[in-house]
Amino acid sequence: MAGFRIFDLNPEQELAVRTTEGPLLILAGAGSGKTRVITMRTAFMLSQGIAPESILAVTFTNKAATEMRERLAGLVPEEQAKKVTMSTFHALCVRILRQDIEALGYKKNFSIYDEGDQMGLIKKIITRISARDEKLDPHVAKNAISKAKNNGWREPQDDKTLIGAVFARYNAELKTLNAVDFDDLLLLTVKLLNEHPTVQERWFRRFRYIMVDEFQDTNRLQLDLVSLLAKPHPASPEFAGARPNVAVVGDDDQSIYGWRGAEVSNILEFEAHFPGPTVVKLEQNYRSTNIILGTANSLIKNNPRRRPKKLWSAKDGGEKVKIIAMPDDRQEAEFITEEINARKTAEGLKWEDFAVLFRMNAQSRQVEENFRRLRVPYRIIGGKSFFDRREVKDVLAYAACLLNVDDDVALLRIINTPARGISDATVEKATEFSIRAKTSVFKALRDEHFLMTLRTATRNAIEKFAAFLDEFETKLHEPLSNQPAVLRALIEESGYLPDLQRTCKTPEEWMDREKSVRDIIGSFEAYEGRSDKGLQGFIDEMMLRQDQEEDEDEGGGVTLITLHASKGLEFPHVYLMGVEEGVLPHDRSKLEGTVDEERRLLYVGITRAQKTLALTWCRQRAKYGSIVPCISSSFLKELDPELIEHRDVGEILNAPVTEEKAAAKFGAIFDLLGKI
DNA sequence: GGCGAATCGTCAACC
DNA sequence: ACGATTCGCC
Repeated sequence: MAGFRIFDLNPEQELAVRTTEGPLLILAGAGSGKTRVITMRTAFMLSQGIAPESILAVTFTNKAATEMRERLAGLVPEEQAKKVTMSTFHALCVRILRQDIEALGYKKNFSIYDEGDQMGLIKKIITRISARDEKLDPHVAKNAISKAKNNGWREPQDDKTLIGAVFARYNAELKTLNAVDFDDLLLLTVKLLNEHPTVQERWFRRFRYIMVDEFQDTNRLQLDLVSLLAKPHPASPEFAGARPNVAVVGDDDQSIYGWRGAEVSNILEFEAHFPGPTVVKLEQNYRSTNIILGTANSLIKNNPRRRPKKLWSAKDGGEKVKIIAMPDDRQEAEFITEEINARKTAEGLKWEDFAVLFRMNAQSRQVEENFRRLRVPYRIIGGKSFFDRREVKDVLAYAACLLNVDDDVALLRIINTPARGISDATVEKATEFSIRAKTSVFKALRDEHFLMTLRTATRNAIEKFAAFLDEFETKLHEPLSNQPAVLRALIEESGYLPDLQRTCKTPEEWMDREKSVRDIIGSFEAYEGRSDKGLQGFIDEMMLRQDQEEDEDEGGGVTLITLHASKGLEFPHVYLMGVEEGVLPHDRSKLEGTVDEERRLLYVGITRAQKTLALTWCRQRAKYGSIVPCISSSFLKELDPELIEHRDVGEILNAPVTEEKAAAKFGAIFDLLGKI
């Protein structure tokens, strides 16, 4: 590795790369080459002889982690790149907990509950314990629980209130089920490292060099976790006085996760947590034209409480930013998709050069439909579409049952899917019994006392089902078992597929759903090829990957993405839709007093664009099925008018067809013909 | 105990 | 406008 050289870095970037020891704070403006600095720094550390196993890079999204891993693979031998740990906070926690959670009284095969599972459990608890006239919105309860956990509380403040009682009960039941929710992943890891010095010391020794990306988005627990991993245990003489090797990268202007508990103070007061850091400011933007950057700057300067910075770009010229008024959301989607289709040909671009950004996932639907109609390839990032599908959840629930029979949520999902003679009434009885006996539903199904209360037919059905699960559980855990084959056989023999087919209304729907069942087993096979963590590891990855799962066309296509998920990415040509009062800033942000964060969100969107940027808004929009009038976002008034060009599509549609437009249309047709 | 039809509530963002 | 839930009927 002696041959590694640092190339093409500006002096600030180089300082960041070369500072490997002690705390390091990198204030990286949008597009300032942050990912490049992180990967280069990692490569540099390796060239200095630092062991790859001792390097940990934490990001927020799987996407960012993957990109970083790929970029590093381009700089150093694959052997080394593979040994560096690059993961999201949550994935890191799963890894730590899978190894050491027994110290907290859980079993290692704990299940991870996503928001859907969480909601199901909360709803059940609310109906179970609330008095008949008391009403508690499960959403409210869920948010309160999440907030409490993120603040590091473990016990309810008082369980006299209904919400406190629900919280206490929820936590108790999760533990009985040997399950943890997303917030627990962080909370329990922090608890584990805090309360068990030997465990802490092992992980501290393991990761001697830590990097955290998007540090402005860390919450209190995440900061605690970083501190616990980076700082030696006070009772450890060996490392007494050692400075933590912690490098954090972030930009307060891109802090957009306040709603998730992110505390900008973590980055603004970094010095308080890690004294005496080297501070590096990256202010040269390599991504966008000065027009786009100027537009972004004119917006963000309206925010109070920022770290002063002066972002600049060497890229002059380029097109003005377009603000386009649309009659309604339907035509907005049509306009964007057709213009992308036309520009691809007219300007000789690739589909991957374009991205459509939006505030809410729901906005993507009409765009998708139009792209499908035009046969334009696209990929949706985020949006839980794949993972949210009934059949995917069902298959994963079957798998989860094999791994943890006490996982009630998974068990109840599939206990009578397909119908196998275990009715809702029976399930209800089993659940009641399990609560009284403080055990899981599966154990209740195996309990003699419980079975005696049932009719023979029901009892037989239960015994058959339990034996069925046992059989596959045994097969799964046999040494050298082919786990994907076991999963396939489980689904096959459960009779799930014919039942799924029966519930499909059209042959297309059946083909589609059957394909996603095949896809998920296929991804497990692929996973087995690259990992040795088996079904457990695969399920973990699926649970933590609400994002992506790209559709088969690996070529990519136009990117459809939420503003939140777009952070860290860049595209030559960006369309940002729905820039209306009520959408961006979102209505709720006004009630909550978080309009500044919405402004940062728009700032993030604008700074994704390299060459051209169009912002669209609609005069009316369909909401909940009915049409409501809209006005343009107040943020648009803050943008520097010198850099903006206004258009109104109402006028364009009525205007005669220009030669250029006709040419573009022809171009699109030729393009289509060329494909056939 | 299972199934289809009406009705209800939802659309803020992520791991 | 859509998907989940509930209700009523077989």
